[in-house]
Amino acid sequence: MPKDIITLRAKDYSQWYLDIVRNADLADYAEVVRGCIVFKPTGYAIWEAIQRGLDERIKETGHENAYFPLLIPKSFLTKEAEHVEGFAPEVAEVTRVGGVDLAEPYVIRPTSETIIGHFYAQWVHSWRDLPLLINQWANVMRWEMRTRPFLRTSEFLWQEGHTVHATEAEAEEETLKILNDVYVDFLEKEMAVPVLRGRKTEKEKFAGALRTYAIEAMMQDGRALQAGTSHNLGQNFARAFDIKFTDQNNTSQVAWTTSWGVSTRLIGALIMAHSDDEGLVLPPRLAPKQVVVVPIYKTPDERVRVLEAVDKITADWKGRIRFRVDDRDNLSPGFKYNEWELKGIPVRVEVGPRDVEKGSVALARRDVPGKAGKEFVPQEGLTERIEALLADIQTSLFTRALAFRNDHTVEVSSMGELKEAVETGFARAYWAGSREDEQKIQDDLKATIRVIPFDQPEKSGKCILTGQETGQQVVFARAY
RNA sequence: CGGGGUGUGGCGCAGUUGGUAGCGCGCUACUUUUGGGAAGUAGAAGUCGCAGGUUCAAGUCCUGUCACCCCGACCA
Repeated sequence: MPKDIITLRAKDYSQWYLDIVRNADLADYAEVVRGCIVFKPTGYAIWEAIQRGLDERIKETGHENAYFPLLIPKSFLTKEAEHVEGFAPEVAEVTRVGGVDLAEPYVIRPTSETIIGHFYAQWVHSWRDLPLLINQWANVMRWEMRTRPFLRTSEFLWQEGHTVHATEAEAEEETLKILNDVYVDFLEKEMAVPVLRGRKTEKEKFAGALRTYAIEAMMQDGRALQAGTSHNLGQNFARAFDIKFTDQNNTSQVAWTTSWGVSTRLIGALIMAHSDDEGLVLPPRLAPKQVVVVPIYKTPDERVRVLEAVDKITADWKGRIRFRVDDRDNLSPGFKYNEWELKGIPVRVEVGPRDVEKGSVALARRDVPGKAGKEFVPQEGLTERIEALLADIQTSLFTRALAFRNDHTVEVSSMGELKEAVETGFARAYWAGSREDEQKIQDDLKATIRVIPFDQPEKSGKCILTGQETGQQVVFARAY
């Protein structure tokens, strides 16, 4: 009989999310530090898997990793007007050291455009120095008013790319390449999370950017989660920090910069996209452990025979399948089944005395919870069968998430329809409104324009608010 | 920043008109168990968030304070 330790999604989605985080042993509240969490080993292992997948792609697209200081002179932040306005409310400052006031306070980085800009100005002199393509893995701090584990914490971990280019076109190409070849590719292939890609409106763009592109994922409550952003900063930061270079004609030019990032929020996306009322569901490609083997025995003699069989079964898994044998003696098999379901291990293999006798195992897939996802299969060919099953789970998680998004996305042509649609999901609408109009809709419906999608309709239509004919569609949703 | 809530063994909670702290889970040992969250027996574990105050006596009443959590507006 299952203990009801996880609140049902349908009952209270937010509480369900918190229950998953806690019960899957991903994180603890830091408690003594407001809005911060402790990444427990299980949660951190997921972050490491995310880092691996992203780092690989970041390097494949020509970038190198570097590291800049955590503290930034406060004056740096004020050099770009929009930027300081955007971040000022949430930056923490270091004003004293050893009981003595500092001449100039430092801020704890909320993002690193400014301090990196400072150094880039020193590094970039010639067109031959460009493009400069650097990524940083770091922690940042934003003192947000409202926090939630992984989705929004005072301190979070992320990668932030910062690049410098000779032309606007190159900067734009970089911005889009990161969005498509790094972020979309990673989320859809590794995390099995389908995303919408597009441009942010003026209201929603990054403080100080020329243009912001973003990917948006749909969570199981129909709300949007901004999963990654890529900014074309134009020449705003280059001007503020004096990043200039001499071109082929010996003329001084202001450079073009970009920045882009994804954070530990992706762990939240992962949880909310796939998990169910039984617990966490991890996509096999990202799961720190893909298979758990549960040996079952009563007598010492059975124990020996079963563990021998387990050794034989898993002999050729090394290097092919990430697995763990759960041979803890003090827990019953039933307890282990539930615990591993809670923790989201994609596949479970059970080996008992009957299996040793019959040359079989029980094979259970996490994406079909409970006994429904379990079948008895021969030990022969098991490795290949599991590999195929892992691939199948990966695909079906993506397909399921995509189908969910499609089912919860509607094209709307009136404000009434929009209001209804954002209750349960995404709404596509023609839009020619102003920034103020957008704010008004946010005030009324709690929904924002998540993205102006890249894929736009052939025909034009009437703006949902103003009635004006426009070729532009946008996607509205409530967001995390 | 607005609204609400909570601080009591590791976790979740109870604690009546004030009388010196209890329950469930977990933990430790042993025994019997183990194919969908096992049971018995015996143990260990709490300056009741903090600081004042009232009182013979405070987890309980009063004042102050701190912290955290949840909901909302703002943000990766």
